Amino acid sequence: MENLINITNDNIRYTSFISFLEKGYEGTNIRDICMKVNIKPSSLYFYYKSKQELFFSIYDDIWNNKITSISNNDDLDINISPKMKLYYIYKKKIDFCTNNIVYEKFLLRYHMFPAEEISTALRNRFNFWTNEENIIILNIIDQCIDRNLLDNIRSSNDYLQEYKRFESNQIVDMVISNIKKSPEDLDTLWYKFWNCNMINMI
Amino acid sequence: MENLINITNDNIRYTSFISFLEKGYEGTNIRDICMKVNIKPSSLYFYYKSKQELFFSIYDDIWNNKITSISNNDDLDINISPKMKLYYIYKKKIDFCTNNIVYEKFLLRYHMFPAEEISTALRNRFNFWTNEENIIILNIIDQCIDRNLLDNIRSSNDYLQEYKRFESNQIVDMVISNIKKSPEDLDTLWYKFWNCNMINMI
DNA sequence: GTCTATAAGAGGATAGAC
DNA sequence: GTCTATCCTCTTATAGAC
Repeated sequence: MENLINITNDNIRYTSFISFLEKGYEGTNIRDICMKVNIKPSSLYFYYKSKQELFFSIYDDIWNNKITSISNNDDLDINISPKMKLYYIYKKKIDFCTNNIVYEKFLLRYHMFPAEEISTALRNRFNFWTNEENIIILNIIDQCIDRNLLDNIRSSNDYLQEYKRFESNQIVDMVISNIKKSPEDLDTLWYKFWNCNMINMI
Repeated sequence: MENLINITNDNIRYTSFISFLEKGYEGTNIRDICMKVNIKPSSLYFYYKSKQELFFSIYDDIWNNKITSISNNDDLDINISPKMKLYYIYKKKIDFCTNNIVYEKFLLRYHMFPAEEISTALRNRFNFWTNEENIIILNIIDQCIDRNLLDNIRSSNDYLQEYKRFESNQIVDMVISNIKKSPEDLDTLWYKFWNCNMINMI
């Protein structure tokens, strides 16, 4: 009995995710979702009290997965170079992106073009989650500066922005072109990024 | 008399553009536009026979402006280095982007997340316009290869993709962060791009 | 938990008067 | 060209039976 409930709910969530991803918030409608899940609209409202609640339930889930996959990071505990720590973070994030490109596309869509009805709530949640990430990265950058791996002429926040831009570019690139990058590509990109944008070797 | 007509039409177009930009296609509704323009919905249908026609009229206009601003390029006629030609193209495109960031945001929105109802027509138009651009750039890249400014180990199409990625990254960056780049920033970025990604100096 | 039935309203679009 | 009036469809959401 309880199993059946979950199957229905899982179907709702999966179908809704696809629709929110491809059609956007306004383009998604409850009727279509219910038809695909093979239930009546009134049944969906047993699980979620509104379209908004359904949406944010999915949105928060994705962020949760993403953050977990990054912070579940044993590499950061052992005593390796902070430069390598940053590299591992980068690899983990792009790995997540590679394996979950649709989730990144989902997040990017609602970050760049939030539907009016949910824009305030979206902004709040987005700021909360990205702040969580920034704290981790800033900490590592500070370590790099302390050990002279990065020049202290630039501020740690400056380096953070540089790193975020680098990462964001690649994620957007993957979302737009839908091409997965090989580990070798990632290494090359990282090498160029570090030498050209972080330590200004060129 | 004819002047009044244009004022109404201009108001419709401007108001619609803002709405399509910020609320998307599905999120935009004729009633709201008409209320802002201070006309009745039936009046709008005197100028445009449907929501789609209104949208594409605006969409094509933006591409037209963009292409015109690039191809209106006297620099390409005189006999300068093809490397400099590419640089000028890049500067013109980013200049256009800087001065018309909302237009780039509009194009990016409908490129990345086309509304279902208009997706086929959008794809066709997008392919047409980008193809126009690609022809110009490929021609210059070929000149670079001919003069050994670029290594012929990589194909011209390979270089084209590299250039497009570089350009796209910056445009997306500006759209997301809403920060305009100074001419000095652009030069630095170009310098790094050319040396790191085109001629592989690092 | 899932259904039928339906409320309540928003949306695109048209007919026809002025 | 702009209006009034209206059609018809689609949408979220609820009441209440089973």
